[in-house]
Amino acid sequence: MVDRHSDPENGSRAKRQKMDAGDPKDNPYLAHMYEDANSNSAGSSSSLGKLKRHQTTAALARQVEDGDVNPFSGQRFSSKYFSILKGRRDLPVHAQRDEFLRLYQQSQILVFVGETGSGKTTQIPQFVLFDDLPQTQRKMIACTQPRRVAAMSVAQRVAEEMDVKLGDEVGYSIRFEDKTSPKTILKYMTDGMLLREAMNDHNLSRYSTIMLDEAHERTMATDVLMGLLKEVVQRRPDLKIIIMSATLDAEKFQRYFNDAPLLSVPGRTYPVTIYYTPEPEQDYVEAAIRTVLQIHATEDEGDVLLFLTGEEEIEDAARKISMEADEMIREADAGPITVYPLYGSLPPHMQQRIFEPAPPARRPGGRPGRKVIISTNIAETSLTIDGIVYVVDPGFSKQKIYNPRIRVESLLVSPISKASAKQRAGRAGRTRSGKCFRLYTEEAYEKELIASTYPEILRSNLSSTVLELKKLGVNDLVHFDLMDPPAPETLMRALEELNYLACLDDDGELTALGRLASDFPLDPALAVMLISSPEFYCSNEILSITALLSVPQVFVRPAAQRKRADEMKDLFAHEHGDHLTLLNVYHAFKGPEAQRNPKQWCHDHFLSLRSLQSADNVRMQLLRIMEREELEMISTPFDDKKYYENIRRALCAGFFMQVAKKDAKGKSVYTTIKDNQSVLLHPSTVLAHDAEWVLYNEFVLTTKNYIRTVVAIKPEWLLDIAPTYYDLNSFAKGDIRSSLMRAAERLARKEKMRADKHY
DNA sequence: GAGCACTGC
Repeated sequence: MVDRHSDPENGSRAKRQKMDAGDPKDNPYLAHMYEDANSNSAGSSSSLGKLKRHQTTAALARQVEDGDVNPFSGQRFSSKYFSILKGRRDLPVHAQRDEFLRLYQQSQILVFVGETGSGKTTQIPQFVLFDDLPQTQRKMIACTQPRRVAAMSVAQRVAEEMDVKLGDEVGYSIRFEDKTSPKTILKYMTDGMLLREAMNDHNLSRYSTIMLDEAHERTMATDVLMGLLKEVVQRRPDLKIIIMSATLDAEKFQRYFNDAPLLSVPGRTYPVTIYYTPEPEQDYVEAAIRTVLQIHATEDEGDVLLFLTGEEEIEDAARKISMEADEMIREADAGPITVYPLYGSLPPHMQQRIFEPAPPARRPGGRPGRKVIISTNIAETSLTIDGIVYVVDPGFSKQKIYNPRIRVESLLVSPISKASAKQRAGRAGRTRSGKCFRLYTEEAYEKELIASTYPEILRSNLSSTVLELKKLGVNDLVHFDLMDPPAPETLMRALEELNYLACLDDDGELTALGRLASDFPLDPALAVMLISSPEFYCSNEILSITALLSVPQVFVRPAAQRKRADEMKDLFAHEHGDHLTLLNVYHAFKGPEAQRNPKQWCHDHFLSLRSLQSADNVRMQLLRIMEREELEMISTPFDDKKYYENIRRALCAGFFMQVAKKDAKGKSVYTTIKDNQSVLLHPSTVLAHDAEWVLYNEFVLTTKNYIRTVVAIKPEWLLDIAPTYYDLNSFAKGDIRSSLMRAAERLARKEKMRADKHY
C-alpha cells in the first residue's frame, strides 16, 4: 500500500451557501420582532392562519415556528422545542428554504439532492408541511425510506422536533406496525409499504405530497413507485412529488421526470484523503489485513473500518488481525486493538458492540488503543458509526444477480461501483477529516468501476413485481416507463411463471387467483400454495411452512459446535424432507416446553429465536389475510395417515415448477424438470438420498449447483395438480418423460379401478 | 459435506 494523491471529490465542499441578506424578516434571530405584527400570538387554529397554501415563505414559516403555540397540536411549545429549533436552523438545508419553497410551489415534480448531513430527511418534510398544509385538504404528506429502522427513527426525531407525540401529527407505517392516527399529517413509511397502499388505491389519493427519499438506492419498490407516480401525476394535477437523492445521478432523475427542476444542498462532512495502490492487489483479503496493521503501526489515533464481502471472510480476517496485533504489541509496543466483526446475521447484541469505545492505552502515556470494525455492506448504508477516521476499501461486495435462462438468483462477489466507493470513503469523514485506502489502482477506479450499482430491478426475478404491477393496474408492461427497463427475457420469464401459476391468463390478464395472490406479501408460488392449501385439508400447516420459508434460516450452526447443532436438528427431522422438519420445529417452538423459556429453548436446540419469532409475526399477518379473504383454516387430523401426505401434495400446488428427479445412474445426482440442470441435494437436507422425485424451495449456486430445502414427492401428484405444466408431450424423450409416463399409467389404472368399484 | 451481501411487503 503506497499512498498517492488526495482526491478532490471528497475534499472540502466549496459550494457557497446563499445568504438572504435583504429582508430582516429572513433573519431568524430577528423573527420574534415581527411575530406580533400579524396580531396573532395565541390560538392554535389561527397561528397557521397567516399561511396561505403554496404561498409560504421561509420568513412566514419562521414566524409560526417561533410562536408560543404549536400550530399543529394547539399545545404550548416546550422549552426543548426551542433548543432543538435552534440547532435545526444551522442545518445546510435551512439556508435554502426559500429557494426550495419557490421550486416546490412552481412545479409538480422536484428533484432534491442533499448530501450526508444536509438535514434533508428531517427538514424538507417539515418545510413541505408548512406550505402544503395537508390538514386543510384532509390529506397527508408521505416520506418513504428503503428501511424500516430509518422510517421509525426519523419519525421519532421529527416528532420531537415538532413537539408532538409520535403517532399523532407525525407517525410512521411499516410492516407489522402502523404508528399513525387520524391526526397524522406527516407519515414516514417504507417504500414497500407505499407500494402496497398503491395496490388498493391507484391514485394514492390520501396524499397531497409524496417524497421518495434515498432514491439513489434504487430499490425495487422505489423504481416501481417512480414509474407509477409518473402516471399518477397525469391523473392528479394536485399531487406533488419530491425525489430526494444523495450524490450523483441527479440529471438522470431529472430527465426521467420530464426535466423536473433540481435543487442541490451541500452536506456537512469533513474532507477525506483518498489513497490508491500503485499496482493491482492479487489477494484483496491479505492486502486488507496488511493495510489495517500498517495503519495501526503508523497512523495517528482513530478507528478503522474495513469492508469485506461476507461472514466467513470477516471472521477469518478478524482472527488474523487480532493475532498479528498481539504480536505487534509484544514486539513493538503497539497500542491495543479490538476487532469487531459486523454483518447482518450477527445477533443484535453483537452488532451493538461496535459502538463500544476504542480500548484505552495499556499504560499511562502509552500508545493509544484502536477499534477496528470489519463489515459487509451493512456499514455502507444501514449503519453509521461515528468516530471512523480510516476506511480500507478492497473494492468488492457480494451482489445479487439473476440468470433468467435458468431462473436462478445467486450471490456473486463483484467489484463495487464508483458511487459505492465514494460512500465507503465518506464513512471516514463523519466526525473529523479522515483517510480512505483503496486497494486498487486509480486507473482501475476510473476505468473499471461502473458509475453506480445496477438497480435491483435489473438483478432480480420479476415474478412478484410483475404480479404487483398488474394489480397496480399497469396492463401494458412493455411500455410501462421504468427508469431502467429490465431485459425482455426476464420479463417473459416472469409472465410465463405467472401464467403457469394461473395468476395470469393466456392474454396476460390478472385472474381471480392472481388478484388474490397479490394480496399476500409473498412470492407468487408461495401465495398460490397458501391459497390452494384448503383444498388439501392442511391450510394451518401450509401457513406455518410458508411463514418459515419467508424468514432467515431457523437452524443455527456455529462453526465450533457443528456436531452438536446437527444432533439437535435431527431431533426434528422428518424422513420425507425439510419442509416437514421445519413444521416440526415450529410445532415444538409453540409447545408448552419451549414457551416456558423460548430464549433458552432455542439456544439449547440451536435454533434462531429471532427467525422463529419473526415467522410467528409473518404467520399472524398472513392469517389475517386468509380470514379476510375467507380462505378456510383447516387441518387433517394428526393421527390420520394422510396428514403429511396432504401437506406434501399442497407444496406441489405452488412449487410444481421447482422439481428435480434423481438420475437413473449416478447416486444422488438430480436433474431439474424442464431446465435440465444437474443438481445435488444440499448437504443440510434431512432427506435420505433415495427419493426419486423431490420438490425444492431454493436453487443455490455456489461452487456446485445445490437444491436446498427439499421434500420427497410423487410424480402422480404433479400430473394431477399441474396437468398443463406436466403435459407429457412437452417433454423430450428420456428418463424424466418415461417416469412421468409410468406415473400417468398408474394414475389411469387407479381411476379405472375406482370406476369399476362403482358399477 | 455446507457460502445468508442487504433490504422490503
